[in-house]
Amino acid sequence: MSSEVTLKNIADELGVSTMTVSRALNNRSNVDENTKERVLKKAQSMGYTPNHVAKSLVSRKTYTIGVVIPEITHAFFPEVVRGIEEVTYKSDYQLFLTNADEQFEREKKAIQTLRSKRVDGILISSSQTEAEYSFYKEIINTGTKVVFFDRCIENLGASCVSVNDRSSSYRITEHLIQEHGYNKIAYLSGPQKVSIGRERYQGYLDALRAHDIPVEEKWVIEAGFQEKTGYEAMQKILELPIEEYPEAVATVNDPSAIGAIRAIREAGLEIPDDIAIVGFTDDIRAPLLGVPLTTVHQPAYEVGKRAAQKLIRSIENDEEPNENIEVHTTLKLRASCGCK
Amino acid sequence: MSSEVTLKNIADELGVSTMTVSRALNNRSNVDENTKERVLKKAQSMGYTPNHVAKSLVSRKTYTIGVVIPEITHAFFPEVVRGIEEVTYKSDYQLFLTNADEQFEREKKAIQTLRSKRVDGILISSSQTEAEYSFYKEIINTGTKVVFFDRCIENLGASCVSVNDRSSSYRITEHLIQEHGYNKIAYLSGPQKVSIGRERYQGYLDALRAHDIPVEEKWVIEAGFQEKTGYEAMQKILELPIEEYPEAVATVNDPSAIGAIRAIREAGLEIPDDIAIVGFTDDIRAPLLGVPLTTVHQPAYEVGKRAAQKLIRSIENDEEPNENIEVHTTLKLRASCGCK
DNA sequence: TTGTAGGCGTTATCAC
DNA sequence: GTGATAACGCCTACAA
Repeated sequence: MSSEVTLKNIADELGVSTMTVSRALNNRSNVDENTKERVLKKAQSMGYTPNHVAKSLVSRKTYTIGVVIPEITHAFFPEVVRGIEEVTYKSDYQLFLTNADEQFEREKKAIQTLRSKRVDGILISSSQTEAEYSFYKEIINTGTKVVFFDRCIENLGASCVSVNDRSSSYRITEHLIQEHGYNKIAYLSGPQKVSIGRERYQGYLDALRAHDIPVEEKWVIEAGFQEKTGYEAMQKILELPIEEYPEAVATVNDPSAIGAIRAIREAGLEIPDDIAIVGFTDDIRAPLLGVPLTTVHQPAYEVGKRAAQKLIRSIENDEEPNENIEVHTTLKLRASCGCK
Repeated sequence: MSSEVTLKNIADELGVSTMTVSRALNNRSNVDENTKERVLKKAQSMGYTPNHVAKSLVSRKTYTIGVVIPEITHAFFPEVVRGIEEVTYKSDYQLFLTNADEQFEREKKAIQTLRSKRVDGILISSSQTEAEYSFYKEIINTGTKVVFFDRCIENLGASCVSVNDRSSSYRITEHLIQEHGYNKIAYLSGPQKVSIGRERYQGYLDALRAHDIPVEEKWVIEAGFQEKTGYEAMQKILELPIEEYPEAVATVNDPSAIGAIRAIREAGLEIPDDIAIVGFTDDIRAPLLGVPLTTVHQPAYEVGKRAAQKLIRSIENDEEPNENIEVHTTLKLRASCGCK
């Protein structure tokens, strides 16, 4: 480690006090132009780098934000991070990125560490699968600024930025019913303990109900958010007798749909002729698939941006009210549902 | 902000000294079992969260690593970050993620901030486009631990983890020559000021030279790393008279190839029959394209992992020598080159 | 305009 | 086993 240059070192070299150096370096008004210049020059030549650790200890502010994400390789999240980054960059906040790997225990640990590091606020997309709100409740009550995004937990005294999951899921399901006349529609759901898992599943149910289609238990499989889990869930459906196959499948997200597509293909079936399928996300891969995937486009960048903006506002103004911000999706009609 | 609970608060409540509380909480040996228990209990009930900022000021260690990336949405990098994360998670380091957006000035600013925040080390994939080594040289000489990855800058006293860019580029170009008999091969290069830009271009040249194929200036276009720049570069080639079209195109990376493919399609040409094309990266989209892309698979996760391991070793042991670590690629033969 | 004193929350060190 | 003291690098508040 380099013998660190401190304000005191500079002060000693110049025969002035630490405070004078501090003031000069922070561009305060009450410093002689001449001394200021001498200080700046000396600081430069000595290779001074301010110590934010010490500064933070005094100011009780770190200009640091924690981001907790369930899975960095899911294409949605890098895009969100980019949105967050764009905002924090302009406001001079740094980002602690933590990947919870879909494990709530890991997420909890990460959040504790972030608090120990005294981040000014935390953006969370929850990996929570057990209903355990007390943890969040406690950290929020303790005064930690939190904004949830994508996977929200509401009524906890924190803001939340999400897409209109339920109505989007409703719309894409209804598209299958109205435009294509399907009424045998399966659903590969996400975990019901996660908000988007619940909301999207409800949207599916809403659509069936609105069109008087009964829900068939055998066609609803609770799986995860990943390609692998989608693949496995679809396999289960394909174990049914052929005459009980659904005409179409709606899924909780694109990775899951992509896994399901693989299972359908491996069973020797054609999309959309034998089984149609739709996703949710608009993953970067969706338009490029052999049969391009009909899906719900989530404006990931926008979600990240709005969440970061809200958090910074909450940090910088204690009066900032909590909000549930909804960012709107659009339907991307492509070939996998039978369109085109 | 919550009125923060400190060691002193706990000490006062218990009528002991701050040091006793500190020792108990840090599980030191020389504390009475009984008092230790009382302390732990009290700390728990008061909702104590250790202050790493203060701790870091004393210990001169932050357990924090900075990661500087040129473009988070390029699919290669999230995968690298995941590899880094896997290592740092186990060693209890936190990650500062900064996106330089391919701008060297932004990268410089980010690195300065990271130094001010007293990170223990920095992982850098450089956005540098001007030859300006002095900046890196200075921070390394100052004692900041640095490991470069993917886009390396060598001989600066820092370690480096990269793939065998030059020989990989050689191999994929040679594949076009030997297996498909092409000898009119264009190249969409990256910026020559970036290591991977240079290395991969050299690999292309090596292959032509090895097979006595002259280099045609009109077929070598210096572009960027993005889809957009690949698209534009390809358009330039397609402005040539038809009889001067190349038979195949090699590109600096997959996004660039994907852009080029769009340009080729828009010109009404078929891949690989009219023009064959190969990439470099093995982007998540590569196998899914209408005509799956032949490319070089980069083990991104592995790169991240190795870089993080090397950095942590350098941090924890001053004697750790510098190394240039090469991670090996594999050729992914798909349809875009004419295979299959 | 400049300097001094004290403290931010923690730990190392030395004394009891 | 426990406590007092000083220090980490910086800043606020007040004094000169």
